[in-house]
Amino acid sequence: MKQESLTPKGQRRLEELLQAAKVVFESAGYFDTRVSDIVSKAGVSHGTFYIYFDSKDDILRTLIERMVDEIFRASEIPLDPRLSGSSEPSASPQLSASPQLSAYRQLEASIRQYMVEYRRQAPMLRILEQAVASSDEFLRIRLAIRERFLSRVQTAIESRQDRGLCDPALDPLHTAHALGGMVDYLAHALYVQSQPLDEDEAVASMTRIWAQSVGIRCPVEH
Amino acid sequence: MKQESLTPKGQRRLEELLQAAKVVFESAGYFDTRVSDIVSKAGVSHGTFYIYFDSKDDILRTLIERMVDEIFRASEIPLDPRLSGSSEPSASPQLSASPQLSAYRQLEASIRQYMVEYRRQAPMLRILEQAVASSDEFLRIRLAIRERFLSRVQTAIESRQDRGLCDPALDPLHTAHALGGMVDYLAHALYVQSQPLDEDEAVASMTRIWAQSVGIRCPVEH
Amino acid sequence: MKQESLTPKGQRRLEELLQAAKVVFESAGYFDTRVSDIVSKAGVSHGTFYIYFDSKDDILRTLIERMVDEIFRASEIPLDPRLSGSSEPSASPQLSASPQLSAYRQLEASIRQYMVEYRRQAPMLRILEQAVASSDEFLRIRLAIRERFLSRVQTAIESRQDRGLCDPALDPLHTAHALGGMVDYLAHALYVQSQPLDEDEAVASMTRIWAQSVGIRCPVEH
Amino acid sequence: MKQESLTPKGQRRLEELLQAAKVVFESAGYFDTRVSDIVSKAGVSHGTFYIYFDSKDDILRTLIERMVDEIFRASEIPLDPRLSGSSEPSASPQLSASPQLSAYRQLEASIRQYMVEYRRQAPMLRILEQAVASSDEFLRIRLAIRERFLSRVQTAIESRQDRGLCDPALDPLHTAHALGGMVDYLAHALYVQSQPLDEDEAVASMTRIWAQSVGIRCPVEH
DNA sequence: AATGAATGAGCTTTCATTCAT
DNA sequence: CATGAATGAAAGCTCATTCAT
Repeated sequence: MKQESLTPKGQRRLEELLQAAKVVFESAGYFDTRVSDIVSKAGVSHGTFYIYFDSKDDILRTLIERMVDEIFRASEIPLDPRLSGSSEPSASPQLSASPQLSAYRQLEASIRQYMVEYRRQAPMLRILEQAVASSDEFLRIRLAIRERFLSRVQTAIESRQDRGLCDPALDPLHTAHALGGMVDYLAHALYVQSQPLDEDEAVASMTRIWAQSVGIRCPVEH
Repeated sequence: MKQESLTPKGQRRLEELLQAAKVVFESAGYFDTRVSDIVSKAGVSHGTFYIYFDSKDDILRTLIERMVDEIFRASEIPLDPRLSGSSEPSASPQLSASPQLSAYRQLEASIRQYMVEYRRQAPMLRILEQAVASSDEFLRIRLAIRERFLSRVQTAIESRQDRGLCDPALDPLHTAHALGGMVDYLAHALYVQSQPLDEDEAVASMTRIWAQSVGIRCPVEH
Repeated sequence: MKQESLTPKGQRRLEELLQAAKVVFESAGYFDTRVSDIVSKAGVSHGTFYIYFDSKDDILRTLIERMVDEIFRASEIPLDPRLSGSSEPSASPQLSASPQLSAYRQLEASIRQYMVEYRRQAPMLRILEQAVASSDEFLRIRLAIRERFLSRVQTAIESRQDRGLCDPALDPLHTAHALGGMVDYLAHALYVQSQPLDEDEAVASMTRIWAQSVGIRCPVEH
Repeated sequence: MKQESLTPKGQRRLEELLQAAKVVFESAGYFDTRVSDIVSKAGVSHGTFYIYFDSKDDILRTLIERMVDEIFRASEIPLDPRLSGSSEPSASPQLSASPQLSAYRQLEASIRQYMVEYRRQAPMLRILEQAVASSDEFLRIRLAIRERFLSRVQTAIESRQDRGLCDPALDPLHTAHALGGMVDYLAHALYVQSQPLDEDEAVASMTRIWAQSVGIRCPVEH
């Protein structure tokens, strides 16, 4: 984005351009999106585009930054307290009776949340991936997104090790990359590559794998 | 490739072009590789290029097909269990005495093999990924590579279930994608994205996760 | 300039714009000066610029007209013969006793004055020259400046011929262009092209050449 | 120019483009010349232009280099031996009778030669001047042309001083710039600015001025 | 008197592919 | 088999100027 100080009219134009760009990028893909597609969609002239953005990559960067904000804002919303057994020490009698189960459900909810958010942002994530292939700038953005997710996973594993809940021989860094990568890979397979898999089954399988790896007891199947 | 019937001289030319293209693609990347770079590297004219290949994508497709052949030829070499353990360099009496341990080592060897092969082919896999971003044709190639790997994983899981060695409640399809994806993701992180991870640690972590998920007993740490 | 009748506030704005334009033109050159540079320097909007000036060339024309006024105002200040000699700092009895020497010193003073004024205006003269290359309007301005100088030289030569002080065979028009051009060329070389020459030496050499051509006796060197 | 090795066909194309560019530049001027004007004049496509040249400036540079070669090749052709009294010591009785006259005629011939060559190259010199205004690269070319001429003048003056033929108090550097500049200025005035002056008169006036400055005796007027 | 968003014509340059030789 | 000159569509970007507010 070129300018910070914009009149309300300018603000509107900027949003119109971003909206038009999002639609065009998502339907045409990164490489086949032309500035002229964006401006004709937004109903403005070429020159207008360059008042607000420096280039095609610049408007995409702005869109992606907004997406990243959304992703992380979403991940900061606390999960349903009844499933979150760590910070809220046993609110109800049922839950305190099986803390292990609670941890499992919480893990499942986290994985599902990642999948749901990925699904929601899939169109732009697909564009980001295309852009990565042609510009290091976007590669850095993608790595930053993953890093933020993976370091959280790593911290969680270390915390379990500290509390004696899982094998201290586990390498937190590589395990985090393995488990986090697994989730990222499947989300990508489902929502970007549209592979014929089922979200619920995928979440269930991944939760089971993840739980066993970090010593969370699986609930008994009936 | 345009022609199958080539004179020996033609064969040589074709190989020269493929070799030149490989070098140029790997150093410049898919998008910044120009036909003129390839032909000048090969020391031939533009026209000659089009005698042997239909297009820039055609020569890349040929290179990738060769790489795919190599990958699968490598994976078809049966693993010698006695050689596949890295930390246990020789066949020991215990090995045959504990088939569970042997399964663990064999799993580890398979994962390592995947990593090693990925590492070997990383430069072209990076190009393939870039090409995927701009052409569905290459997307199909990449999916086919993964599919072949994942279906093997799925079959292995089903086989263990049949033999009663692992939980029959496990969904083989999604578990295969999760575990296979995990390996693919980490291989990509290490060798294409050059992330600061350690191959041995990565293999160890993934093997442990994978083993626990499919009911292979882990060797006891001393 | 668009308007003659301006409020005091308008007068100030106009001067601010002219000042900003001068700074921008002189530092960026004619071709790389953008209207947006001028207005942002002056702290006004694009629209305001066009209240005061018709175009980018219009504001430059105004600046150059002011410069031309300055140049000719400076050249109209009569030279005080007693002050015009650089190496002879004071009025001496001989001076009045030898009118030939006086003529030489006066000529020298005139040439020096031209050089000094050129030096003072060099930044804008450089811009004028750039503008000449792209617009006949500015060519006419430059020719007019030279013409005014050269016709004065021509008149001086004719006057000397009338008084029998120099060769009547001399063609006043072409001699004026030759001598005047010589001065103009050297001033340009020194102050626009920044060639490594010395102002005093240049003035001395030109004065000698000019004097000999129009029959002014050179002072004897000791 | 991009390539050195060209087929005869390529050579022809290159010449066609240069010829077309010369015509277009000379009629439209530097700033209003578009690559598309050049290619349509040459009857080739845009792409063809960029096979032979990198840019508009590149083809102009080539044209100017050729002009510079021509100018200096022309100045190396010895003047008519009958007028050249220095290297050919008095070939004919008439000339040996008045060596001073011979020097005057030789000087006149040199000045005329400069004027004639300038006249011949005036259209391109005009373009060069326009290009100078917008690019330092061309400024350097123009300064180099002048430098080559002026240093020759300086050497000639020093030679006369050594032979005791002119005032040793004369500063050769500044005198050379003054006299050479005078010639350059008038040539420019006549042939680039098309001022209403007469070549013969100009040459006569400049020769007289120059001769007097460096101690060459003027022939008596009849 | 001032604003600043909007215009839009127009230019340069790239490069995969073709085809006459 | 080989050459390499030629193509030409297509896209990004600039900036002086206008005009509704």
